[in-house]
Formats: sequence, C-alpha cells, structure tokens
Amino acid sequence: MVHLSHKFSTIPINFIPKQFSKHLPQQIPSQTTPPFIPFSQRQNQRSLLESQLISALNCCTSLPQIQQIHARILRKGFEQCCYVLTKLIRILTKMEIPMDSYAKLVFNQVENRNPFLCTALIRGYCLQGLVKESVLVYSEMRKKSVLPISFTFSALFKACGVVNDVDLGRQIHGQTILIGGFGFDLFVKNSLIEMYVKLGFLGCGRKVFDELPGRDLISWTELIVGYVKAGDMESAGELFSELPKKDMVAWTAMVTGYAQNAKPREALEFFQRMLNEGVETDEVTLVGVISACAQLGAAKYANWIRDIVENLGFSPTRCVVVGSALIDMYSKCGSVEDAYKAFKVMEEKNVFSYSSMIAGFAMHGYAYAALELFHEMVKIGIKPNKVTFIGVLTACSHSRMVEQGRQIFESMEEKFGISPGVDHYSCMVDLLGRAGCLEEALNLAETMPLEPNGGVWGALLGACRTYSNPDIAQIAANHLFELEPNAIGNYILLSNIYASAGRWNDVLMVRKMMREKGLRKNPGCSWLETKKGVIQEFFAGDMSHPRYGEMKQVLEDLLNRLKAIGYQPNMNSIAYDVSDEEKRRILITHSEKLALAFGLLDINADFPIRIMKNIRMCEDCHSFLCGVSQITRRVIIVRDNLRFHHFHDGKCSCGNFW
DNA sequence: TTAGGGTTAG
Repeated sequence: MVHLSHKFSTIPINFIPKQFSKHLPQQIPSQTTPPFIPFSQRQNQRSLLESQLISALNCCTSLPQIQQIHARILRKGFEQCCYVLTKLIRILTKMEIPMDSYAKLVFNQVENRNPFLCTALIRGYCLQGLVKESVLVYSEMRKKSVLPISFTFSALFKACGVVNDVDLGRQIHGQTILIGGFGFDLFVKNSLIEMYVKLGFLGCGRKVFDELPGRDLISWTELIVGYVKAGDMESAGELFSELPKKDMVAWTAMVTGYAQNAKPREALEFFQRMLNEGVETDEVTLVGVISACAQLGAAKYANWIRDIVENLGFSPTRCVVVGSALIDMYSKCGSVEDAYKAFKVMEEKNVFSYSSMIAGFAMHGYAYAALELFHEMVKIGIKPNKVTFIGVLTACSHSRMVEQGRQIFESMEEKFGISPGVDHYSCMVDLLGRAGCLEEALNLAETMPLEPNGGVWGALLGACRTYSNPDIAQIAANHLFELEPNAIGNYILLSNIYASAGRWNDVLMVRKMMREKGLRKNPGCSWLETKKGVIQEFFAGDMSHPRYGEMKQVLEDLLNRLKAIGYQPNMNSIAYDVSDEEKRRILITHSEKLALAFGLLDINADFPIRIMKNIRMCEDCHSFLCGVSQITRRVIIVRDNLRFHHFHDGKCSCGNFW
C-alpha cells in the first residue's frame, strides 16, 4: 500500500491537460499507512471491495457521481485494476462523456492493459465517431501482443461503419482471419455483415453470410435489412421466407422495410400476418405500421392503428418515438387537431416530435403555430436540426412571411451552426417565388453556393405559374429538362404557363418535346373515403361511375348557385387551345369535383368531406371548392401532392396561396 | 456484446 500511495504522488493532477483536469477527482488519497493484514484475508477483502466498486459504478447517473467513485477507486488502490477501470470506461461511454477528456486519462495510467480494457476504450472512441483514435488503440494493443477479443473486432467494424471506411473495414476483416479463429466467431461474423451492409457493400455482406460457417437469426436479419436499405424488397422477402425461425425483430424489419420503401399496403398486410401468427409486437413494430398509415393518408387507417396502439398500451404520453410517428400520421391523414393532441400529451418531447409537429402545422397552413412552436423548442433548449428548418421555412413560404423566412434562414448558420443544404435553398427560392419576387428567386438559384437541384428550379417554375411569367419559366424549365428529363410535371407546368399567356406555339413545342420523349400525361386522380370507410377513386373526365348521373346533377346545381354569387369558371386553368364550351366541360369533370359530388351525396352533413389528390389543384377547382364550402356550409379537406387545404365558410386555410 | 424505429422541399 505504501508503494501504491507513492505511485499516486507521481501522477499528480497537474500533469493532466488543464481543460480536462476538471473531470478527474480532486481528492488526493490518504497517505496514512494501514494496519497489517494477512495476505489471504487481504485477497478476500480486495475482491469484496472490487465488487463493491463495480456495483457503485453501475449506480452512477452523473459525472460527479462517477468522479466520487473514481476517487474511491484510487483511494482503495485499484488504479491498476483493469476489471474495475473497464467498467469505469464503459460507464463514461454510456454517459457520452468525451473519451479524450477522461477515459483516455484513466487508460493511460494503467501499465499492463488487458484486452477488455483496450476494447472498452476502442468501443468508446468508436461510438463517439473517433475512429482514428480507436484504430490507434488497436495497433497499440497489437504491438504489445495483447490478443483481441470478439468484442474488439465488433467495435472496430462498427467504427468503420460510422466513418464510411470500407478499406479499413476490409483490412480488419483480413486480420480476423489471420488472428486465430475469429473468422469463425459468430459475433464477429455478424458485426462484419452489419458493417458491409451499412456501407452499401451488400454483395460482400452476402458473401460473408454464405461462406463463413454458422449463422443465426441475427445474421439473417442483418442481411434482410441490407436488402431493405437497398430498396430490394423482393430479395428481402425471399430471405425472410427462407428464415427457419422468425422472431419479432425479423418480422418488424419486413414491416418497416415495406413502409420505408413506399409500399404501405404491403407493410399493413405483413403486419396483419404477424398478428395472425401470434407474434408479439412492440413499439418499433408499431412505428413502422404508423408510418405506413401516414403514407396512405386515410383517416380510416389512422383510427385503426390508434386503437391498436392504445390497446397495446403504447400511448404517445409515454413513448416519444410512437408519439412522433403519430403526430406525423395524423397530420398526413388530415387531422392536425389530433396531431396536436398527441403532441400535447407527450411527457417527453424531442427534436423529432417538435419537427413533426412544425411540419404538420406547415402542411395545413398554420404558419404562426409552426413558428411559435419553433421558438418554443429553441427556448426550452431543444436544438433544431436540418429537418426542423425545412418545416419552418415551408411554413413561412406558404404564408408569404418573407422577412421571417429570411431571418430564420440566416440564423441557421449564425445561431444554430447548421449550414443550409440544397433543400433549404429550395425553400428560400420557393418563399421568394411565392411572394412574387421572381427576379430575386432566380438570382438566388443562380448564385447559391451549392449546385441547384430539381427542387430549386421546380420551386421557381411553380412560382412562374402563379405569377404568369413565361420568360423566367423557360430558364427554370431548361434546367429541369436537363436534371429530370423524364419528369412529366415540369413539361405540363411549362405548357400551362405558355397557355395562360396565350403562347400557343410554345405550347405546341412543349407538347412535341413530350411526344418525342414518349412521355404521357399523368391523369388527375382523386380519392375519397366514403361513409363506409371504402376508398373510392375518381379520374378526371371519367363519366363511368355508377352514380355519375346524380353526381352530374349535384355539380350542375352547385355551378348555378355559385354563378349566382359571382363565381365564373377559370378558363386559364385549361392548357388546351379548345372552345370555351369544351373548357367548361373539362373543368366540371376534374377529379376533385367528381369526388366532391360523390362526397356530398354519400357523407353525412356533420362530417367533413376528405379528398386526396395526386397532383396540384387547379385555380378553378380551388375557387369552386371555396364557394361550395360557403353555400353548403360543409367542411372540405383536400390533400394534394404537397399539402392540405381546409375549405370552410368560403375560405381556404392556404389563403388562396398554394 | 451483435439484428428492427419517428420528422424533409418544387
């Protein structure tokens, strides 16, 4: 003990770099000589102390607590004990305390490091994204002939995944084969598959899976997720069906996979199968299903999953991830009120919950609510991320709040240290464009520090349509035709802009381009959720519906009543050079009008009529629906390809600005 | 100690 005390005095606190020394215990161990105790008794005492220190470390929840126990470790003479110090480093890792500021100092004080201690530091560095440092520790341990353990490789592979370094991963993969037997370790094998999958080298992952002996449920699931992430649901499905014994995680990987790959119906089918087979579900499964329901956008599915979530006891109150998913779902299913209710009851809120709610408000045209929430989150110390700003800027954009938008855009870098990405520039071009500042929007697109993408030029083209500016439209469209040669919407927009300016020759030129490329117009389509919860589909100009006669009657009746209060069909919404009579006929059979007519016939007056639409609503339909909400006193909610419109009492929540 | 999770613009 005297010796140990002596050693303490040779590692004075002031040897530690100043900025880190605050982390280490300030208490210098006592130098008094303890009474003599026989050796065997000392050993027993030591192992008792050891387990006491370990349990004390396990109970730590804050840095000061750790420092207190660390002081005890030093006082009791355990500053060279790998077992105890490994635990200390693991706790520091768990609490996300920078490795360089504390764990490394602890590590450096140990002379004979065992594999566990080295691995704890490697893992700590790797989880903090400091791969170079973790590799250095690994080389050091190899130099000193400390044999790695499976966990060492697992940590290193994870690190390679974090920093996207497949070459390093391959090198370490080679080492697992060279250093006796690790190539056959299932734990190492699984980490290896995980790394290759994460880095997008699915083939290598598959090779490891096929060639190395032994595989377990985790190996299978890892590979399934690899296919899911690559968007190959077919291969994922094949592998899943070959999987001899499937557990909740494997099932969930499939459900979530379908949801993530824009196949919401398949996701729900899979979930139903999972329930039928009696597989347990947890909050992760539910999040996948909720996300699928959000994509379907129908209140029917929202209510269905709400009941399931409640019955399983996963309310938004207690589970922040389920809560955030629900906020998104309710917003996308047309009920921003339900979204806000879920948001309100959440006990824990994070950047996801706030961002989802902000995006929800923005989507429904509640710009002030979105901004208020943004300021609230900043005030209570939740740091916004890139996605948050997309929501906030969209809210400003859809409500013509140019100055606020500008200020927030500027604050991104200055105040929050987030450099704006292409998408944020795209929001700004949209903001300026929608407000009618087309020149400024064009200027921003042309001078922005990043390469503008389709989003940027598309926003500008959309604004040119609103403000009928064929000249700037042409510039934006030329960029778009290069970036997205097959996106039909751009050609249609440009042709509409030319049509409303009466430039019929240019319209023909755009039509010719479309013909040459073999592009065909995506027909306008609307969906309506009927009284019975069935989703009905309506195509523009389609007169084959069994109740078309009644629907036509409803529409004509509405048209006459609307004309009496000053409505006139907006012929500019038709980009064909045809007679006014023909234009009127085309207008009255736009898909949302057909859906509306059916909704008025089918849905009780107390309920809103909810319509979904695949493309942007035309000006005529928009003013028609405003008028209908006034004369019928009905609430009509339309979700177009971008956002929601709530028509009520002759007004729309978008303020005629969409 | 290893597998499945929520928010994104025209």
